[in-house]
Amino acid sequence: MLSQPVVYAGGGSGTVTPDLFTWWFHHEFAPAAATLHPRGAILVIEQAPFVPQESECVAADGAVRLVVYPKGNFGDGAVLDHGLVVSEFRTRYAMMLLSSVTANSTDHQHATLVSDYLRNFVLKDAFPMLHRSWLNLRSETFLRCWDRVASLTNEEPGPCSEILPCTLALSSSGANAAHAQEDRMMLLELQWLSHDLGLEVTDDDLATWAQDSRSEDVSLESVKAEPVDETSEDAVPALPTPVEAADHLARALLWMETEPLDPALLLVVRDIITLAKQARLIDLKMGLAATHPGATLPFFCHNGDHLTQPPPAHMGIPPYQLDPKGASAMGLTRPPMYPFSAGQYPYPMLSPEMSQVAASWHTPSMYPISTAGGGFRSPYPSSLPITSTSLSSDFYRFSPTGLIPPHPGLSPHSHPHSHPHSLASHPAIVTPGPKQELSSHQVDHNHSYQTESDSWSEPLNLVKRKSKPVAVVAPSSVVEKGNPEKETCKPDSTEPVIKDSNEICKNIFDENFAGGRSASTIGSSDPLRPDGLYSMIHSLAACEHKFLTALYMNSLMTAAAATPSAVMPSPVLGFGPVASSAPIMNNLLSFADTQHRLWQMVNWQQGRFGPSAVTDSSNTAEPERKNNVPLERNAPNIVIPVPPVMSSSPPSNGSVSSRRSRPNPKRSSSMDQKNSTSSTTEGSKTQDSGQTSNNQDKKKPHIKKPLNAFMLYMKEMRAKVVAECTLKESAAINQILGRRWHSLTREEQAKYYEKARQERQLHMQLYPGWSARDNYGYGAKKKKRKKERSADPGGNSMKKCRARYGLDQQSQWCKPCRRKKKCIRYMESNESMDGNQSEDNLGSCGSVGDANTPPEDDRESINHSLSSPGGLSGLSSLTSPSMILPSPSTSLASPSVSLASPCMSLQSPLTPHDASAFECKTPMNGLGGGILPPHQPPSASSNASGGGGGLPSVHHHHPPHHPPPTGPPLHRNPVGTNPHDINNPLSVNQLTGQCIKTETGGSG
DNA sequence: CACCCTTTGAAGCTC
DNA sequence: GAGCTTCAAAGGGTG
Repeated sequence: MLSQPVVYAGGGSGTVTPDLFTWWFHHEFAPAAATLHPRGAILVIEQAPFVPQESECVAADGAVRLVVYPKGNFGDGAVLDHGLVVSEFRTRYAMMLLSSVTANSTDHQHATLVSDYLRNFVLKDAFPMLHRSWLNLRSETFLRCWDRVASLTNEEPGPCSEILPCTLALSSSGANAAHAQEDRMMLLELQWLSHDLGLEVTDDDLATWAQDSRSEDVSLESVKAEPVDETSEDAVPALPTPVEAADHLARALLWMETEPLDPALLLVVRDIITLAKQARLIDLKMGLAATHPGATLPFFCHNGDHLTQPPPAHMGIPPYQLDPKGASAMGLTRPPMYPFSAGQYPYPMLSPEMSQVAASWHTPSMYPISTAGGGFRSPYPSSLPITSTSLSSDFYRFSPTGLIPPHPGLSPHSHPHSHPHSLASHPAIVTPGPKQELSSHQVDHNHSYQTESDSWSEPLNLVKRKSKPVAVVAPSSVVEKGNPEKETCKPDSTEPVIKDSNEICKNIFDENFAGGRSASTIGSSDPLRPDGLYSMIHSLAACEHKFLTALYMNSLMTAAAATPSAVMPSPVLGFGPVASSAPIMNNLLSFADTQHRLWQMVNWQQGRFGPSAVTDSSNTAEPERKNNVPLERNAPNIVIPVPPVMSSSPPSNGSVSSRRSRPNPKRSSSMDQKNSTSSTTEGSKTQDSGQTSNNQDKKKPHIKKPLNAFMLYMKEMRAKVVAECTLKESAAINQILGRRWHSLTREEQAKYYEKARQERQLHMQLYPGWSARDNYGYGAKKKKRKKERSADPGGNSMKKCRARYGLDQQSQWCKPCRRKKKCIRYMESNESMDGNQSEDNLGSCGSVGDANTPPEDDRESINHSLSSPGGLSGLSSLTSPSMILPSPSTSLASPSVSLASPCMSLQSPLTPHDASAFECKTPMNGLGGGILPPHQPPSASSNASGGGGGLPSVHHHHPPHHPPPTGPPLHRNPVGTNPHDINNPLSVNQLTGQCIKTETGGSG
């Protein structure tokens, strides 16, 4: 034994030291030897540097001791040749190795299996195999070594190194018959194992395998280091630095842009490039080692989740958990909207660049924060969040910020002639980049209806008025105001060139605010067109973020300089504590004022020329508009010191209707006014039929909310689902999309959350004074909702899921509670209380059915809740005797029981017990096989409430399990769930079921 | 022809 | 701060 080399995982090598050997002898070997051999044991070892003196290794009162013999010589020139042991050890090891190959392979016919196996065979795999091989050595083999030494010493002195291995392998005559037979059988076994693996092993091969290679020949250098485990971190190939990554991706992007690839891919690459650049900034700013993998992470995630995408708003975890109270104590109190400027992001460890990014991700507000947030209630900051750092990417050649949502362009409904590179564009973010100049044509690409001669140039979020002709107004038309001929812009012929944003701004404000030329000559190809100036504004906004920034910055300065006295903050306006910051507030107010006037300018234009300026005379908000419009009309350079947001904080007076009846001046003076003056003539859902003022109010074109992540996802995927499922009913499509949405990975969803964030940001930039509240009342759901709420008295004392299970057991919550919506159990319990139900039934399926009055919104939620733990608990309650054998009092609820029971046996198709059910919605049969209770008409709840908490009478007359095939006459069933459709192969459920089948089959 | 349905998310409002 | 409501898209269905 020469040495005992040790290969350390971390590299390097070592040998046993005498101290270590001594320790091993006394603590490991001697106790074991004394136990196995009470009479005594001797460890014979060849002289080696690590072997201590024999006297140091004596244990058990001398019963166990060490015997060291000189290297290469034992006694009278004889050698304790352990060749037999080594040969058997090698043989057994080979057998074990081949057996392992056999066990790990399914095909024994190819010899390549062995090489393949050994290719991945590492030392750590060998250790247990070696250990077992050693344990399998026969005791006789050791004795035979001694015997052989004796025979060599007494009979055949001389080198035996060539004989002993062959003795084992070839059953030499030196061994007795029994030993020879055992040796031969062992070798045959090895031979057969080899044969099974396709290896034909001859006796010579066996001899080679078993031959002791003599440990003397094994040098320390020959010890092969353990192959690097590819799965270990040390084996990670050198990661590119952020700079390298950005460069490589930029090159890849160049190629991608020349290929007809999915624009979404371009967006992805751009995002990655941005991340790489941000990571580089972090490296530079924070001094992180760029070579470290973690250094490439652009974001700090305390939970170690290396996000490559901004986390969704509801899934994201702030970089640092800020206790609101603690933050408040630190001076980080944040008003609801925009308490921090970009530089005040309360995560000081982030660089300014990343602060902006992180702020945009993690702040509760939907839009980047600004210093103006202190007293502003507008959802939009009065300062643009765009900075050179946030938008400096050179890779946003086709769109600003690379944050282009893929909607109209990405949509399959986009214009067929759309350039693929302009697909992923918001209509307002067409950007002339170094490689592409902005043209109206491109604008059209991104605004599909602009390509049509019968549509207006409008922001996306304005209701389309398809009947109107295009009025594409290029910025150049503004610049070239002096040329009347050029002011007439022709779509597709205008080649807008943004010469100088300041010039444009100057023109705008000089001529519209400073008493210059009439606004009708500004920016409108047709000054008489009501949409002219608005189109100009839109076109301006659509040009580029930087341009927009310049526009506003210029307006800010212009307004501040022109109207110093008018922008002084007024305590009355709610700027009390902030008003002391005179310079800042001056800028803010002047900026807000400028924005306000900008919109007023638009409104005035439209109010002046728009036909709806007359038609809107009946509008309830008209008096205020009348007060505003003439004011501006008569005083074009009037300065309105009230920022749009100032009027947006009226004292709360309760109902929505009251809010709407008292529209805030901002709204009336801005988009509402514009909207109200926009003519709507025909062919649109939003067409104003001129029936009532309320209808007019609802149907007015208005700035719509930016799409959230799910909406963007739906918009992108709807066509695909429609194509796959041959479905057109949006309700069913949305169900599918909703399930698909949940099946998306976090990364996939994060993509849409990021798009939504960008959408909101863009929306904010386009409509600085807009508030989601402005649209309250445009829809018609409010009445119904309020009605439902009124039917659901709030005196319910039962605990909701949150209170019942707590935050740490949200899995027990019903789905509505998880979605922060109405707790169905709470509602059920309320109903149950009315019906003397026990609390045991709360949340049960039966109670769901018993209540029979879940809001329509929660019907599906009820189904989902059944699949949740809480729902399961509810299901378990179905087995309660009270449910199986309903009491007379509960007999009224028997329909629900009968409805719920089948779901126990048939398993609700909507209950995602399996993957297919996740999307598959099998049709409900006429026996109530679905767990859904009969769909309640909108008036169901009211009926119930009208009956003093009783159940809808319609259910009282239907025996369990046998609902009338035609369904309750009072029911107005949701699309696709109408019992009338049960036997209809084209019903929604049938189709969705088929769809899912196809889908599943396709994916599987 | 207005509204419903259906989904999730964001924002605003109410209490 | 919790809970609720509204709205955003979509297009067929419903009364």
